[in-house]
Amino acid sequence: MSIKPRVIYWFRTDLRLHDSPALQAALDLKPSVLYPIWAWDSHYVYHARVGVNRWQFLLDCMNDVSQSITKLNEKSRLLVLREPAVTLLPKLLKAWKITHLVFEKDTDAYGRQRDERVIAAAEKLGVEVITRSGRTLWDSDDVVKAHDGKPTMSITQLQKAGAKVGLIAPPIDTPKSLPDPGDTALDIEQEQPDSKPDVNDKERQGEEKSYSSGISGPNGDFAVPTLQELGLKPATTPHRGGETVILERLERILADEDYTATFEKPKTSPAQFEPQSTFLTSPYLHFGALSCRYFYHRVETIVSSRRKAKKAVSEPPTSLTGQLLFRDMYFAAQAALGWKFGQTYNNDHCRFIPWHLPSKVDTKTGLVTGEYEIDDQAKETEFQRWRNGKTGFPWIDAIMRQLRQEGWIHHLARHSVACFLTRGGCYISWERGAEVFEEWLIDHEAACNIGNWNWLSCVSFYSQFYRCYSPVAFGKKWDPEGDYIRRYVPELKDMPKKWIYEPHKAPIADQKKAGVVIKGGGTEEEIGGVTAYPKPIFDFNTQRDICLDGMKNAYRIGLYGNSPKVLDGTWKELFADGAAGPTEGQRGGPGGTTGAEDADMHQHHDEDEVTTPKKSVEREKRSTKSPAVKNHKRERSQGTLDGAFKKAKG
DNA sequence: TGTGATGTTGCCCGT
DNA sequence: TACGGGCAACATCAC
Repeated sequence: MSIKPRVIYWFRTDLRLHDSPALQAALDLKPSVLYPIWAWDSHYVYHARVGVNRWQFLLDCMNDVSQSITKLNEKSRLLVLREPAVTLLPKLLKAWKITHLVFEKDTDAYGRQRDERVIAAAEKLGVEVITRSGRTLWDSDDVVKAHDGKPTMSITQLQKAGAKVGLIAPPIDTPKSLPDPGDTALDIEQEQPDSKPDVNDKERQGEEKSYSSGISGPNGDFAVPTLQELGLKPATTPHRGGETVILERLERILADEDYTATFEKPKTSPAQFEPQSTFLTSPYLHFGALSCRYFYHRVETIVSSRRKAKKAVSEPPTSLTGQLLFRDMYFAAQAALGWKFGQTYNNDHCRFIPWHLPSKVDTKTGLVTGEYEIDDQAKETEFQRWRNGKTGFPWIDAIMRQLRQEGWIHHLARHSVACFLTRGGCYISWERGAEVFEEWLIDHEAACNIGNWNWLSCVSFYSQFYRCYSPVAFGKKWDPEGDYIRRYVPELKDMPKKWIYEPHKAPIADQKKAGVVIKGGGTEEEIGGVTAYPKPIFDFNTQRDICLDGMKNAYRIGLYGNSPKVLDGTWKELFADGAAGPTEGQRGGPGGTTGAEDADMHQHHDEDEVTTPKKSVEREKRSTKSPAVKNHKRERSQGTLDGAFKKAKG
């Protein structure tokens, strides 16, 4: 005699009904009842950096999937239970007499830990747990296994490992019907999670009430929460989530066969807006409203039929499918490295560069604490001005403001601002930048975000640090008129094209005509009754030289996050040659610069002051070898590394 | 312990 | 206007 299965389907980052291997596994059980639930996770509410725009996108996806469930069974909908899964599920499994718990596998470091605890608790209660990989093209753990347990560090590696794992699973149809949910009456005690520290507190305008009205929410109906319930400010993004939205948009993308089959990412513009140059599928992929395998196969079908017809097609890595391969590469890298993927300290795949504003480390756990050292107050100011879109470089500021406002920026725009914050400008830790993106991006995916910051800062995946994005030239290439800047930096909307990328060079008369004064550090909106836009935080060309010297030196020294000298803090001895970074004086702790309270070491300088380049020993030697170099610098405005080294060989 | 090609997307100049 | 060379230089991989 077998008991009819009573199943909980636990939704997580798979907010869709189509092509869901885990949901299919649940339905294959032929359950007598199926409870579609969401366990409200306090980690996401309080401890992960989640801005209001991503909250709204998540709630959109939840509402949409709930409505889709109801369309298949009018008695059913998404049941949102206000308690974290780890404490909630053991009680729930008992209360609802559950036989099977089914969910999609999560290879994020946090997700894995949470799921291990849930699985252990469920199995102790005799509940069968079924998980399926569904977030990536291939199961990331399988990819790692096929790659000898190592993280995949290039697309070729991913493709080779993927081929060993097997074919990318074909898509699964949306179910035609869903079982009834069982009785939702609940008589269990709610355990309220610890809300401290609440890193998202600054996003709130009211009281955070995620857990205060009980497990079933303020109306006792397990409804999807509102931003209000979370005490959050209204969202500012125009982008809305949901499986329905993206499936419709996907058809529009695929209907344009030329676009789909010849897509090349580097040829899409970071400066285009309304509409953007790409179709913005990333946040839907993140929340699982769109299946990456479904997307992949639909594109592949079009591409292969065109290939047969001998029509032009693009290929990975720049093609649409190539973009999905990169996503899998980062997921498999994270699956192999776990928590340390997200930090420099103790990370054997992350180069150690003595960045400014390094993360504080808890040497007991080996993990970063979420705080950072302010090794130099001027660098903290630069960081805040970068974050707030007030660097005085309009291209950078426009991108950062679009990010904050809309929660999405083009991939190349991410490159530009990431390079600028780290190796090609401020020389500030990539971990600071990754945190800002984590908070503001609606498509924030830990694996991809960390991977891309690693890439751009040249600590991992990529090493051609001499390829440096100019905050002036790169934007101009895409948008010579400066329309993108005018849109997101309205202070400069009337600035002539000639000065739009470098308004501090505009004559006072032109500034006056444009109704803006280029002055100050971005703290004042108006100066003398005129709209103000800040002066640049530094002279870019000078700063780029400092960065290049620093990178060259750090590469030469060749430390990684797990090098003994990084772990014990003695790394600083190796950086006595004046390379950029917080390496001077006697400071230097594990992974960073503990002991920064030594006030004498803080060289506070005026915001408008231009820093003098510190040449490394190596660099000096090369310069003296060819004195002609000094008189052969290019125009400061457009300079690249070429200028400084031109003819150095001959 | 070589050599040359390749690597998702630099910039500038010359043709 | 699109493309290739030069710039100085990184890691990895096939040979």
